[in-house]
Amino acid sequence: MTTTTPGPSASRTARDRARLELTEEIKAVGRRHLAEHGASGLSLRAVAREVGMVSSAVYRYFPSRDDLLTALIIDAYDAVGECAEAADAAARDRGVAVRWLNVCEAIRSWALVNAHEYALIYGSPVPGYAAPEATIGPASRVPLVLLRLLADGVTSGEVVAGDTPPMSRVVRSDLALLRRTAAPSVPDAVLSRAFGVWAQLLGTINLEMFGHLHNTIHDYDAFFTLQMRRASEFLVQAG
Amino acid sequence: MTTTTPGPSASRTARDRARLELTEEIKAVGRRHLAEHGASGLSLRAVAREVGMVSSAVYRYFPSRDDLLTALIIDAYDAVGECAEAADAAARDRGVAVRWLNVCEAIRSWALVNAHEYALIYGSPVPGYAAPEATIGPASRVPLVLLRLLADGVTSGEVVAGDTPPMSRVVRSDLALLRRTAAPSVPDAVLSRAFGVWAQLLGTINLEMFGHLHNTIHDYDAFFTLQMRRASEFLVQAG
DNA sequence: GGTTGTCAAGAGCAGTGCTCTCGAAACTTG
DNA sequence: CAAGTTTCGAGAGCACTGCTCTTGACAACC
Repeated sequence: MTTTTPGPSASRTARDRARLELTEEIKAVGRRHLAEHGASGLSLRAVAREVGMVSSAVYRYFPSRDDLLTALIIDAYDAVGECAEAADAAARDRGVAVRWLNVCEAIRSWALVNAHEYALIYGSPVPGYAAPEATIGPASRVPLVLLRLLADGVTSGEVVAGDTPPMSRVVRSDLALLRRTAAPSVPDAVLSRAFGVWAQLLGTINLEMFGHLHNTIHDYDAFFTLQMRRASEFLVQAG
Repeated sequence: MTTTTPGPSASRTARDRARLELTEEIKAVGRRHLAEHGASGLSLRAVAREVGMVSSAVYRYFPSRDDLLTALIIDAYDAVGECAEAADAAARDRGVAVRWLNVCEAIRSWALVNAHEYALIYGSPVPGYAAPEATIGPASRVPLVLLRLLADGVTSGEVVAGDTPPMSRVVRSDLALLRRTAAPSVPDAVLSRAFGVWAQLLGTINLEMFGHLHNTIHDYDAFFTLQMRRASEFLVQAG
């Protein structure tokens, strides 16, 4: 078999294939450990044990524990991003407010199922950890859904600009850059509201998931929907 | 000296005093280590080394590392709570919106200075950690500031109820309990908005502190003020 | 004075991230 | 095909962690 490989075309040698497979297996086991014991409970030695090799061998694939964690963080961003994109697409023919509400519910559902991965990307970062460049792409997927949605709403006339609050020159240029990059013709007032709604989404999920609503709110589902419905109405129409 | 102690009235013996002092010293060193290396970098052994005793001796004062962490968490809640109360008191003669804006700015400032402690209480909880009963009191101080402020605004007529959004029976009873406990005569519509504003405050600080605005927002101060100003206007007047 | 309770210290266990070396296997090149 | 090179897994080892148990000394009480 290996003697008749089609040459250096597809992932080259058997060794390269084995390397890719093992990298994936390590990541898979790591993801399971992460889901079960949390980020700080992710032990390279334990993962190695389960994969069936000695700990030092894992370092051939991930140069440090943090690098394994980074790979899992990227996967998590991609998972929640794909989730948000799917939720938006599923309601593409509805109004902007409904689409955003759908995205909110999808993100929360994902967070509830993958609690530790959510905490990993939207909770406090691990202590000495600085997010490498490779994460910013996947991390942008969810915000991009929101921006695309707003751009649609502006062209369709669904989103009302309303009064533009006074803002500093620097903030105005930040918003201008954002508009140029990802949200053509979305006015500053709407972009500013979008940040508020985005912060409120993450804040509400955090309140629930990190226990700050304990003994206060009991019907989490209804509470979240209530909050996000108000927020998405606020998003499309200035108060 | 110790022979003429006034008897078993004030903290009894010299040993008890030494115990209290050492407990405080351990906590102080722990707080410094926490601020410097983060929660997961809080090493009981390192703290012991710096206090000048062997690690096992520390266990006489805190039965486990998590117990030391709990003590620090309570202190952090108290610190930010006191900070919020002071900010509210400093603007007591201003309007409700200004008072809340003041509280928001104060909490953010505290978070920027005490980043790791903020992450400890408002970021993702440490993995296996379940907040013990003793934390719920101090944790309530900031929300109580918001609720008291709203109660003031309702009696003074500053806060407009607006339309009450439809909500489930359970959520209504949650809000009723909250009203009975800490915010007399604040209507459901206002309480519901308060959760939104509270979530938005924490969400905005989290976005900034956990790096999600990197390369997007550059003037963090102005951005935060912009967002919170809108939020506090929204709080007092229904959209 | 003798008893009792408290305390710091030390040794030790099981676990961690990470580094280094070594031999064997797989691949590349002459 | 054979020699040389790269890659890989295994093992030992270092410095560290949280935590437990035992030992000996000191202070507090009867």
